[in-house]
Amino acid sequence: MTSLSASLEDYLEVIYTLSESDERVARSRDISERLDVAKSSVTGALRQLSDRGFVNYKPYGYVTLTEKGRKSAKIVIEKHKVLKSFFVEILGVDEETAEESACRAEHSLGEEIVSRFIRLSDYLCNTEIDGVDIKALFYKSMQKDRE
Amino acid sequence: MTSLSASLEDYLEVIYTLSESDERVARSRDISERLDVAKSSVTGALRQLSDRGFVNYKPYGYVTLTEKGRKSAKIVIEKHKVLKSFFVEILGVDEETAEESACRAEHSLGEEIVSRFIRLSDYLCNTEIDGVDIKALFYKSMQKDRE
DNA sequence: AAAAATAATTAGGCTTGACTAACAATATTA
DNA sequence: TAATATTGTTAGTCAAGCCTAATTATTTTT
Repeated sequence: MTSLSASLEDYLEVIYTLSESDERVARSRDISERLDVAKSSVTGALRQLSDRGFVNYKPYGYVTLTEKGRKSAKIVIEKHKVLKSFFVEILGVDEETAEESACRAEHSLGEEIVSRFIRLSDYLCNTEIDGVDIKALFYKSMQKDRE
Repeated sequence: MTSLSASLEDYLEVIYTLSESDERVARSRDISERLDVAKSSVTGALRQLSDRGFVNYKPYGYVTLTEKGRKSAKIVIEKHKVLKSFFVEILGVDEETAEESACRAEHSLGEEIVSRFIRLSDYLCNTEIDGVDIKALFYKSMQKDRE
């Protein structure tokens, strides 16, 4: 059970998101659009994901995630969310940079590290010094440095 | 001036390290050994790095970094160091996981984010509550959760 | 239901980054 | 210095992921 490449994880992520959308189903066309990739590349990726049991896929049919696929997709999406919000909320990075960085880092950091980011984030938001949370204090100290 | 691939950054990193070592020079053999890659792969990578002005390289000669190469290598190595130490010191991850994660994340996080990791780390180590630094308090709170 | 439009697949290529095996250059040592 | 060992390069292959162009399915429209 070798792990997925960054590229295949991206496909899973998009398929999951599309499956949660109004249409409840992911079409090849939409995946191609979201990932800004040729439709033929999607076909190739779907075949791989299907061979490895992450998606249900028959040529010309709709694409759905298997239980295994859904599980993997959820993990990647969770990592993305956590990292992005850490970058924005704690590090004070702008949205766009945070988004791009999260997109890349989500494939290189394991679940353990990501879960510790959550804890740290929670800790910084919930621990107060003189009635102000640490996150805010750190944020201020960064602002100061800018001057 | 397109940016280097993760793989080429790894080569630069190793060349820099070898150049700083006793020998003061990076040989193809050593690079191959450090990266656990075939010697022929090293030749290919060196040609690319040379074409793009990162290393001085003539077949059968020693390899040295150009100013440009040294600069890039330093940045990657700094990122590695910062990330690893954040993972170990702040997040409390074990050495090995931290090392592996840093190796991968160093290629996906930009200088801005990395510099903010430094600041956060400094802040957590230097700000005290009742005479104990925040880092230590966070560390304790994590231990507690384990029980 | 036939024609036109849209969507998906196949076929064939390119690039990156690795590999092995064979060969060439350089170093070492007897 | 000649033989051997080591190191480096070339040549050719492979897999992953992407591409375009051509083809095949499916849907929509008339």
